[in-house]
Amino acid sequence: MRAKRPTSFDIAELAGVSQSTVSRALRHDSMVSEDTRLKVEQAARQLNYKVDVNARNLRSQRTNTLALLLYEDPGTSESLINPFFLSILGSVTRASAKRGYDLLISFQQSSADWNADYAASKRADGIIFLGYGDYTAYLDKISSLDEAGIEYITWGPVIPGQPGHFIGSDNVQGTAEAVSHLIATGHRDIAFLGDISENCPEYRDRHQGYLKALAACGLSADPVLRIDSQTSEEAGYAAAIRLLDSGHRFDAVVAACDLVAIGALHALRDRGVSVPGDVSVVGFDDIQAASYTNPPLTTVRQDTVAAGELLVENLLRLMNGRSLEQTIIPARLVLRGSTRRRE
Amino acid sequence: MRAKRPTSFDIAELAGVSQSTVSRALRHDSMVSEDTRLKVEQAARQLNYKVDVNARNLRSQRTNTLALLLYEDPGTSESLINPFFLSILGSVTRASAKRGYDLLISFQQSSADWNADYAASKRADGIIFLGYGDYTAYLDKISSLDEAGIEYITWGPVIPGQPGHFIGSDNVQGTAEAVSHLIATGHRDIAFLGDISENCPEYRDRHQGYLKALAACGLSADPVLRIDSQTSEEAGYAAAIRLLDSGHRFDAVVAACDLVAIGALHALRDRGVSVPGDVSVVGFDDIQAASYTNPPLTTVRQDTVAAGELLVENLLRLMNGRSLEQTIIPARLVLRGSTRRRE
DNA sequence: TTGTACGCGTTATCAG
DNA sequence: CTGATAACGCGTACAA
Repeated sequence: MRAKRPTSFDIAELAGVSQSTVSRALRHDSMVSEDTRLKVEQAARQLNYKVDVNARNLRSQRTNTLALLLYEDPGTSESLINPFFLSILGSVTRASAKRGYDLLISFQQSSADWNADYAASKRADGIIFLGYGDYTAYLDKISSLDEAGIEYITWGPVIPGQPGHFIGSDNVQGTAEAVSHLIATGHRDIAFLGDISENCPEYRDRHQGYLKALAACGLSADPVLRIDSQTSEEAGYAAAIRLLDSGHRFDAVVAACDLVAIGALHALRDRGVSVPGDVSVVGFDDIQAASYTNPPLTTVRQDTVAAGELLVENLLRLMNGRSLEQTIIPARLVLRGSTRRRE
Repeated sequence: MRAKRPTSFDIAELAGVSQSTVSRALRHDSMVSEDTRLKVEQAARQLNYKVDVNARNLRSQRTNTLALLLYEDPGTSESLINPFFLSILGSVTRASAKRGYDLLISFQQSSADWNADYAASKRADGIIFLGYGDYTAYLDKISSLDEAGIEYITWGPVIPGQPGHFIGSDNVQGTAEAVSHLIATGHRDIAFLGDISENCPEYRDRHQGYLKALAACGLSADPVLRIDSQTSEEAGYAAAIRLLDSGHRFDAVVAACDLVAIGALHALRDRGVSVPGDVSVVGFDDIQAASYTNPPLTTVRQDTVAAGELLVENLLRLMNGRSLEQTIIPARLVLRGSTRRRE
């Protein structure tokens, strides 16, 4: 037998004013005398009143809520989420809370999900896509959002002329920096592990950075040193094994992301190849585990705190009708034990 | 200039039926002829209609949403979240999506937050607390929830006679198993690193498991081998240093959680103590990084997938008015390289 | 500055 | 099985 939730009418009665006055007083912005405001607040406290957000949202046509949609690669194992995304998720949560927005989250298996049309069903005022999964599905999604006048922003590759608003790390520069460093420290046969198809534009950018750094030093990329790999430790392991089995010489491995790099690390060890003795290994992301591998992984760090802040900040800017500049977050090479100078 | 969102009236007109019929047809549960249902669905698709959840929630007085509140230790650094919690978070997200519930998340700095009264303001039908922060604040919180008739469930120590509904790992058994193993493999002077005050009942339980296992073998715990530590790598590092500086002999370290264990691992290495050569180290949680430390960390694994499933499952059970049995998830010792037999 | 009256888009109730 | 009608609780013109 629980008490009925108090409504604004209840507190209006208690405070001896009209319901509309209660509403105004509580929102703290409209014209209402200091005196009645205090009376209302007192009554509200007394009855432990909380506005019903559903009624408020229905009336005001906004929700004060952002949705964070995580699209996972189809290749990802069901149970595990790329820790890099979890890290951004944490940062986005903090950033939106700081600005007074609630955050709704959902992990979507790449296929479009009718249920989860967060904005269309007015669950959220804006959407943050963490990765966009299949590109064509993404295009569908955003065109329907555009029609509905819903704001959204996507974490991913920042490519000129892309539809939608993107924020992402400077994948080209990051990997280029890593590869330049490898070249400067005497490496010549540098392999690249990762999927560079249209499905993974970020990895494709990283590969471009790799090519660019090689070209800048007058080196050319040997295509046999480029091995496909999905985004998981197991896939990275398998890719490194394939590289080893190909029999081609290499003195460094650049992975599209840390999970792949860690898998490669294990494969090399299992095959008796010393890291960094025989081969240097570089990752991308700087997930927590990267500091703990043996040897610790040299990698390109993505700034997840900045990522969360910028995603939320810029989404709100869009929601306020303002325009967005291209935003690219610099990525920074972090040197650890998995790389060393070659003679 | 964006088109107006279609309402159920619009689709009623298009389908040539009444608005109430539309509502019924779309909800798929009430009595409505196959024939009109198809007409309605067709019209809905054509206009790209989505129900307005705010209107729906206001009318039906339920939100189909769960809230996940993460209370962080005050000691936690601002930017970093314990990866173990992120792991549960991922699992809860999946579990609630599977059951058709949206998930609202929020990280709260221990202090009570007026704004974030998720259930009271009808943002969510039920609440999952991930850790409960300060215990007295927790008691306040739940008593107000009880009054309001809102269901909630808490991840934490499962202690008989506790107010509220808890789900958690078997902390006593888990650590006891680890310590028994240490004893069976020849360890005698086993240190415990962690805060066992009222603030951390889970760590306190783990410490109980430690004492229990020692007692079962007729050993007594030397209080000088119990060192306080907050929940972070840095704190674990500092705690291990203090232990070393105390000059007391020890051949194993049991940490209250993996972060602390990893910190201890680093401290020992920095001081030239070999792990597992001189000292064995055991953690608790099995976060991803634990597999990658050097040496890999022996630890007690908490099953985060089961945790997420059980939290959601049992919360829904409560929401359906059913009762709950105590639920404790077994924790399992995972042997890795940071422990070894002593002669 | 305050009160009145109405509508936001559904779901629930009650007839037919 | 279907249609009319009344809420759900709040925000906001408009009038006082």
